[in-house]
Amino acid sequence: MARTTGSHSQKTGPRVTQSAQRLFAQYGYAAVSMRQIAAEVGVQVGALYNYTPDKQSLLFTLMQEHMSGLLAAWKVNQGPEKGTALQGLLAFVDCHLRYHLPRSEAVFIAYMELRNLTAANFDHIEKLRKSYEDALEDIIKRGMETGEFEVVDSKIVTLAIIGMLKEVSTWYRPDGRLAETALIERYQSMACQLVGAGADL
Amino acid sequence: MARTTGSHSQKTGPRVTQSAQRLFAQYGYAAVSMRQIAAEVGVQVGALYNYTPDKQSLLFTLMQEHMSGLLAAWKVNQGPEKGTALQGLLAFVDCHLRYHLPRSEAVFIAYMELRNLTAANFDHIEKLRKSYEDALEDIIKRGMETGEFEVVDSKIVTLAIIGMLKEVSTWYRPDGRLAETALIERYQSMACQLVGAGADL
DNA sequence: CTTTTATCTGAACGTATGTTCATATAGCAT
DNA sequence: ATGCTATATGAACATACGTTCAGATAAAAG
Repeated sequence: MARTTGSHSQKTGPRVTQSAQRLFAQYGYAAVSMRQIAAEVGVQVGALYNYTPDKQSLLFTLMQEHMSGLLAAWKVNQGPEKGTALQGLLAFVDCHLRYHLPRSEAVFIAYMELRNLTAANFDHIEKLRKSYEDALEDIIKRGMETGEFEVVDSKIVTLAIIGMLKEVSTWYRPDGRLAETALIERYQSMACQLVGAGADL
Repeated sequence: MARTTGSHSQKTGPRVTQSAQRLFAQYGYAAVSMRQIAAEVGVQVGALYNYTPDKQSLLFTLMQEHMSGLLAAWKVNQGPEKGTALQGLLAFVDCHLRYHLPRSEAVFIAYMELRNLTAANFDHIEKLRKSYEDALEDIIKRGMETGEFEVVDSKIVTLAIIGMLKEVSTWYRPDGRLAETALIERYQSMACQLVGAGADL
């Protein structure tokens, strides 16, 4: 038998991506076999190679699309005019959490599977990550110049905020104690504290 | 041939552990084979099983010893009397960074390889991690009671501080821009800001 | 209905995996 | 010197891996 009823590329393609994402997030890239992915899609192993040249590309595509989407979300959020540094900081925290919280699997993969990328693929992803963190540091430097923020070391504060935000993805559940909006407000408030901006919300 | 000149259990045992730690940290548990470990030790693969019942135990032992050491370091640091909540917070940050910074490999493994533990081993490690984070939350709650700290949600602030501290291990290098002591002071300062304790150092 | 094309199967490829074990030997105790 | 034991080898086990491909078949195109 071949091509079971109702199976098309348009259906199978996304299923391959989704299954790979779910399994990579749960067990880790190296621990997941192409046969496991095929089984979850409901197809034989060979069929996967109609949708990806190899296993590595499956991982790279997931990470690449996650990071591109993050940067795109930030650019849209930013718009043409930037406003004050404080507004920028609040927007960054808001944007970061709104993008990350509904994407726990992709987030997990993006932070855990970097070392399973080939050298070339790693470089690509690393550039995207760097430019994202630079966006935050730029905001903080701007706030230092305008006097809005009271910060000794922009690099350290940037990393501290990034770390604080990344941690959220390790425990957040949509049905948890805090609603998304309330959670965002608390992290905006803590970010302000870290840059010495008194502004309560 | 067997037992090459000068090779003893006392030498090989630690080498197995160290090689496993290095390789797990660099490539990930699932991506490292017993033969790779053996090659790094300078021994055939069968010999490893004189020192570990299986691969899983190698991982579990590394993680278990790392976490136990961390908790032990904190208990020693604490001593009999606790002092103020602010002192406790400063001590926690200091202790955390002093323990983590020289152990980048073990830290990496402890945070990345949780899902490669068997269910029973995972539960054990998870309890240790939980009790460590609880130690910080206890300090914060105490500071809220004494009025030293101004905090809305002790859980969130605890996680934010933990996240901020964990992030350090992802970029710190002993020969970096900041000396360990200077770095610790900055993170102590930021922790104070997050709990609303004005106290500059 | 017939042809074409996209899609899937099933089997195979060579290689790698974790673990076991009979065998050999180096160094210690006597 | 001799025997004992801890420690290592080297080969083997069954199983799993990523990838390829000839052949089969369902749906689309004519």
